[in-house]
Amino acid sequence: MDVWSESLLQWFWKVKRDLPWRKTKNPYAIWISEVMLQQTQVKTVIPYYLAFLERFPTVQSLAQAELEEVLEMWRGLGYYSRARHLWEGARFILDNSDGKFPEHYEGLLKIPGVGEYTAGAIASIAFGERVPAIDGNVNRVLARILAWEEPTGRVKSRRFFREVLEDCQPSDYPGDFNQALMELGATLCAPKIVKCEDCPLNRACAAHELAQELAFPVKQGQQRVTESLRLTLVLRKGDRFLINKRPAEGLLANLWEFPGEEIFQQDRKAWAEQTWPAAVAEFFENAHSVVLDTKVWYELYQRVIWDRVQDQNVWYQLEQHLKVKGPLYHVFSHRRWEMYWIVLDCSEELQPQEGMRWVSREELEKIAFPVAFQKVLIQEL
DNA sequence: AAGGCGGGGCT
DNA sequence: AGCCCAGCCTT
Repeated sequence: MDVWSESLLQWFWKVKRDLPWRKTKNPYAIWISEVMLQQTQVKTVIPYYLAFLERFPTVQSLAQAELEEVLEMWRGLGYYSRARHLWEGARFILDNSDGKFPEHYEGLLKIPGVGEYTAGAIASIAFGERVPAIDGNVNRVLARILAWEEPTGRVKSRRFFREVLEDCQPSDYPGDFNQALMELGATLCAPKIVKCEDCPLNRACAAHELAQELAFPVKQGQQRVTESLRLTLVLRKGDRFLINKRPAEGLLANLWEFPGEEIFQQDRKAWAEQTWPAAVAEFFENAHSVVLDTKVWYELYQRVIWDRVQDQNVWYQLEQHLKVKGPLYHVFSHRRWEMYWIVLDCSEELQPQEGMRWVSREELEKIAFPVAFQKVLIQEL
């Protein structure tokens, strides 16, 4: 339970819509409403819910009805297996527990047609059990709050979302908490329209921070291609180039590169404010002012090359004629580099720096030097 | 992991 | 007219 859960609950209690199934704690009625609400909008469900409960007010009455009659009440709602499951479920409850409604998540899960979501909704709303109820709304809200880069249907996403909710679901109002998340997804955090200014979680929301609310949740097969700037230093000393060994993990792990840094477009500004001096940060508002700024390249040089012997020489070269090459684009499966580079002529040998070496063009052909950097090399030969 | 299930809303 | 939405069950 954290401060956000509290804000969320307060918001929910203030704005929640007055819906028929919110007037009851009867697990049977909640069950009917939850099943009807699967893939079906609130507005459509209301008249069906009222008529259904009128005709079948109890588990017993539903279990004893003919399937034909249940289907008739369902006519027009769609997904008719839901109606059949409901009827089978009622019979299941009568057969297995003598008409007593299961009171816990695990028991509810055994009812035909009741999956993780519906079991969680009934358990938390009707019985106050502290279990999540993750439907499409909740998935969308969480994907945005976390700026989650994978489709919500993945096993990994589902496991992680459950962990997150385990941490913040309050034990005193678990049902209202679940409903609050769903209400948020239905009213303020809709698929195509967001009203972040009214959202109680806006300051905790990573997608909002990035101004990328609608980019989440990512869809299957629409794996995010992360756009980034790749700034590269081509240091030459005669016929030799300075190369650097990349980290053992991540993109192009353990391969060689021309030294430089990757700047993610998505969070360019936030990154700049944290990483670079404030005076430079303003230039990150626009990618092209970044790559054309002498100070940016000088900062980059100082960050990447530890040896300070040539600072003056480098600054002189940059100030006299900053010649930025590029853009040159390179596409990986999940990332796209917009590459810019500068060439610096080094008069003096740099102190050997861990992971870096001077190599000739012939040597470059024999080592693991990724295509992206070969493209740069070719332009310089 | 992917497909089928039915309507309604949005473009 | 055609795409998107999305729990549960089945394969």
